[in-house]
Amino acid sequence: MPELPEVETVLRGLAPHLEGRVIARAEARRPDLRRPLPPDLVQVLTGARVVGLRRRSKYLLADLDGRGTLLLHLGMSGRLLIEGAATADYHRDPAILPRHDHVVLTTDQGTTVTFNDARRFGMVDLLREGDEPAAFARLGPEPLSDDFTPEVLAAALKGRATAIKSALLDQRIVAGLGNIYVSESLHRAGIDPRRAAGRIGRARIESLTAHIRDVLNEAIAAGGSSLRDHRQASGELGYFQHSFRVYDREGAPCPTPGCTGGIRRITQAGRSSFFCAACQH
DNA sequence: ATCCGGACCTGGTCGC
DNA sequence: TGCGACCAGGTCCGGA
Repeated sequence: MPELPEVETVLRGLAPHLEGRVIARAEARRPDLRRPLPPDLVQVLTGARVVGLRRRSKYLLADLDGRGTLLLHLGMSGRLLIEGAATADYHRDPAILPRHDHVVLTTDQGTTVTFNDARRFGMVDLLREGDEPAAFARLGPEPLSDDFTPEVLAAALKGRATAIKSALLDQRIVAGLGNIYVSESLHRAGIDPRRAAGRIGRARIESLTAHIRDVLNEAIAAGGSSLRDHRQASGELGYFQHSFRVYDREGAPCPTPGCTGGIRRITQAGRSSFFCAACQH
């Protein structure tokens, strides 16, 4: 998925096209993704004005004037494609198959926003005015907010026997991290992904908290990471993948200055972890 | 409560 | 060229 930086990048690309605009036309091309689409999706969206876009964790929310909120999650392969007057000559990536265009919105300015998701792990839902999804109640703090402090992280990890890698993927502990940025953060903090979450000293928790924030901010500044098929909403490529220190770099030398180790890949809880056994412990 | 494995999907790559 | 195995940025559920 698109992890937090990619969702934030999509949000920023989308905002100029959607905020303040009226959805003139809405189309749902299939009845479900991972879950059924709301049966009244098209009816509610048609004619609705988007008053603002927000992000919570990896969710995108579009607040509709008097009609609740459109909730989007990109899952693993979801994308939002923008086409309009300003990108009339935009050439579609041939890897993006039109058969996976599931929801298509057209604004009163003629811009088309398409939710495309090959694997259909994404979701599209509607929230009533003032409501929020049940899942939000279980989310941990936003890692870029003031709520995310070493004290909060230490309390969330306390007593947990699970590996720190798995703990950081748990959205109840901190919201928005995924497989890439967990590996990157742990490498920067010098923490072995296999270490028990509850057995990390206070100084290292502080370091980890800071590195999580830093790596996310750097990734957002770079427009996110483009792996295989993910694109920014604008169709441009984010370029943070060039700054990966360990993710998807099995066999490469460790980039830590002075470290002679190499990057290894292991599987934890069914997901790949990348790390350097020489400088992460 | 916590943890792990599997399920949900399609598509790309790699080895034979 | 074809085919099977395995991999992929996430989340949810059931069972141990």
